[in-house]
Amino acid sequence: MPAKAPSFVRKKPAQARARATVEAILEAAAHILTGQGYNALTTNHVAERAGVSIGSLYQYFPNKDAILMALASRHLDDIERTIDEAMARTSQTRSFRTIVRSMIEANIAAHRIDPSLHSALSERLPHQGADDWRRTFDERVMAKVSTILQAHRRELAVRDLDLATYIIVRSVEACVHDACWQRPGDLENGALAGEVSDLVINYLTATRRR
Amino acid sequence: MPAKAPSFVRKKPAQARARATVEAILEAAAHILTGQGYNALTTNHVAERAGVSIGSLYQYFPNKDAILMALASRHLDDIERTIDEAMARTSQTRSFRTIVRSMIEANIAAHRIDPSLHSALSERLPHQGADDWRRTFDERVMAKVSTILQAHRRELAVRDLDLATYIIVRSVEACVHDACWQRPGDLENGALAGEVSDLVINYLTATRRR
Amino acid sequence: MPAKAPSFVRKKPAQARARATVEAILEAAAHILTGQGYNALTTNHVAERAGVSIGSLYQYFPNKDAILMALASRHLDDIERTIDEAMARTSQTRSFRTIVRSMIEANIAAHRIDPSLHSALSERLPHQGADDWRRTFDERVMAKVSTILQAHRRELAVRDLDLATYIIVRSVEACVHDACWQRPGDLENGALAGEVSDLVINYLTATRRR
Amino acid sequence: MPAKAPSFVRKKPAQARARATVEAILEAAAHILTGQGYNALTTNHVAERAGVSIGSLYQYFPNKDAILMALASRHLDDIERTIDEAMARTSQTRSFRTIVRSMIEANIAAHRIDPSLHSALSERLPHQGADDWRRTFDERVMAKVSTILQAHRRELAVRDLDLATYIIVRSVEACVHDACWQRPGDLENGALAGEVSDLVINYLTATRRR
DNA sequence: TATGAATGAGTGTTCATTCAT
DNA sequence: CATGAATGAACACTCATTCAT
Repeated sequence: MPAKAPSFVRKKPAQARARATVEAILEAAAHILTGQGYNALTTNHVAERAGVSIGSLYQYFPNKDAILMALASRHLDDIERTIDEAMARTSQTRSFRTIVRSMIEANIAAHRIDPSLHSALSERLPHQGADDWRRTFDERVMAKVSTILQAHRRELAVRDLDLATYIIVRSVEACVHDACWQRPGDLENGALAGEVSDLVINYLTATRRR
Repeated sequence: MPAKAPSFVRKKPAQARARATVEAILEAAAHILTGQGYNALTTNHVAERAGVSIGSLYQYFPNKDAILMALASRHLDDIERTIDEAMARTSQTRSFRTIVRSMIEANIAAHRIDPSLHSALSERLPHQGADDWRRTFDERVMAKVSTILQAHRRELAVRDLDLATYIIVRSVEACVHDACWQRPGDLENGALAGEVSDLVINYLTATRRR
Repeated sequence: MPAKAPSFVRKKPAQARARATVEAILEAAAHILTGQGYNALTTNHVAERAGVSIGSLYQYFPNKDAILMALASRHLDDIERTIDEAMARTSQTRSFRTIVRSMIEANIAAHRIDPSLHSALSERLPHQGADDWRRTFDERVMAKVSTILQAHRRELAVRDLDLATYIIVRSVEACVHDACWQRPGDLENGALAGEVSDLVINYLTATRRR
Repeated sequence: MPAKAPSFVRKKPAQARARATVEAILEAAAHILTGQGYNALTTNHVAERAGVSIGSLYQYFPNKDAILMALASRHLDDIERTIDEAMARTSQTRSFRTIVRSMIEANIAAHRIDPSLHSALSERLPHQGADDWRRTFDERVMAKVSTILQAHRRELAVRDLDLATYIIVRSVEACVHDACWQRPGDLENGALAGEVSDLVINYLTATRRR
């Protein structure tokens, strides 16, 4: 550490080192998870790649699962920040169509953070343990979407706003997530975003003939 | 189209007793997979629950994976049969709206066969090995849907039919699959089917304003 | 079985069939042992290759080891017969040198019967079980050699005839056996037989200078 | 020439405790191998007898075979050192007869290190895997012998020196090795060494009559 | 606090052998 | 007698976790 390091960012040295260790462990776990898959994610392997002894790993994480949780938590925070930023940029005065489009772009941007990690986590996390983890996240996303729909209530042709929210969140997420692997071209060139926008807009605004 | 003869069975059960053993093993595997998850699906555990020795298990399945494969194969066959039957009932003379609705009902019926097993298999299978198993199934489903859309081409307002097929298949599947757990009520009372129908119909037929 | 089969070679049909089964099992065992090695020699594998059910195999052999024993017994009988024949051809009137040479040729002929089987058996058999199997065979061979040396006692320059017998039997056997794999050329063209003859003759007849 | 750094060790024991563990494992393996034979040499059995957990065993040896390899490597090093020492003691100025005798004594000394282990290893090692292990050792031994014979070329009556080397190495080894079990008395009192010396000397130096 | 040696329950799998049909 | 389904002890090996140093 250079002598002139600004003293005001320095925490207690022990804390700084601890943070670095935790960081290294999470980084190693992410690398292994995306590169070699869940089966290769052993605690010893993670510790080795993090350049840390297995003992140290257990000083910071009570068990293997906790590493996965921390990784997921961090990743979800990244995603949420990305979504918030993307939506903040267009939420104020624009048309409903523009807002929907920006929601979808936000979702795509979120998937671009680390698609491999996202996939790997998606497969392992939601369905293990009781604290249902994914539900919490989904609820937060739906709350955001719901707020927007509420604000544009008069333009919409749906009866059950809650159910509609559920349907568009699920559909957008499914299309974008899957397209990362099955249709990366359409995702990149905007074709998918356009179609999914139509899907959502038409669903929400087209008059029902029944 | 039924799946080809399963090459992953070590030895074709000739006697009735043997067939019962295979059946018991698959049943036990399904039970453990849905009840306790993949981590509890050990060969010894399966054998024990099937009331069969571990040796017998390996007489009929070359390895643990083969059990999962056989389970999946059987389940997919069930699903495909269910879909075909559901769609056969309404495919001839009806309106496009009716056909779409019946597609969705078929999907829901397919998910009703054994939702837990479906979920468990979905999480484990697609992503292991090159023979990409789920892709094959998806392609078959998309081919069916595509055929139907082609037949009603003139009623549709979409440009890229292929991409549109992809989007509605993914969206319908995601909503129905997820609703099994998150919105069983709406799934049961038809609300979800109605909304998803609107989603698909409006997407495919509403004129684009841009 | 054709109607005109000569009735005098026919044993009780059951016995003939049993013999054929035993034969098939031994043949299969030999084939697997030489082709794929001892680790591939499983009872199920043997039964399958013999075209016989595993149950039948156990009707004729009490356990796996017994198959190996029977195989070895048969092979040793073949070897002994080969040696006896080879030596009978030259034992009467010839010179000692000729007799020694014929002993060595007999040994080589014995190794030619089935060198792979011989090797495989050599590695597994001698050292398992108390009935020391190889010792018995060696003693028989040494007795034969001893008889010959006795008959030519006057031509020999050795003191301890018993020890000398031991030394030449071990040396000849070791050179011929090993040469099957390490020096097949010299074995085939007679070079090895010539040198080993010299080894034995010079040892037995050269005057000791000490 | 000592064997190269053993690549078959998973992890170089850094602490004293670790070195003791490796030692205990090898000692246990040797004990079981010589006492109960290869079939009893299971990894769990070795670990138990070494007073070490099975996990520890696998921390230092990647697989069962590696234990055997390490054992063999150590034993061969011992043997080679013994031979070199024994021959160094008499190689300079003595007569050919003395040198031959000392070669044989060296071989006997080598077999005295741990005859049981030597036997057990001899039976399992040569014939597994392509790196033909025993061949390498034999070649080194033959090279040593060949050098000596070359130095005394003028005293010898053999044509093909290479073949002669082969024959005496095989014969001496066979007699000494086998005598460990069949003739321990003659081995101990020097009778065998004397006879084998005569065998070799007479073969190499007696004039051929043909 | 960091290290890494040590642990051992548990995993997938094999194979000699038995026995009901 | 023949069959082959069934058995289960045993095997090589893994990996999350602990704890003496």
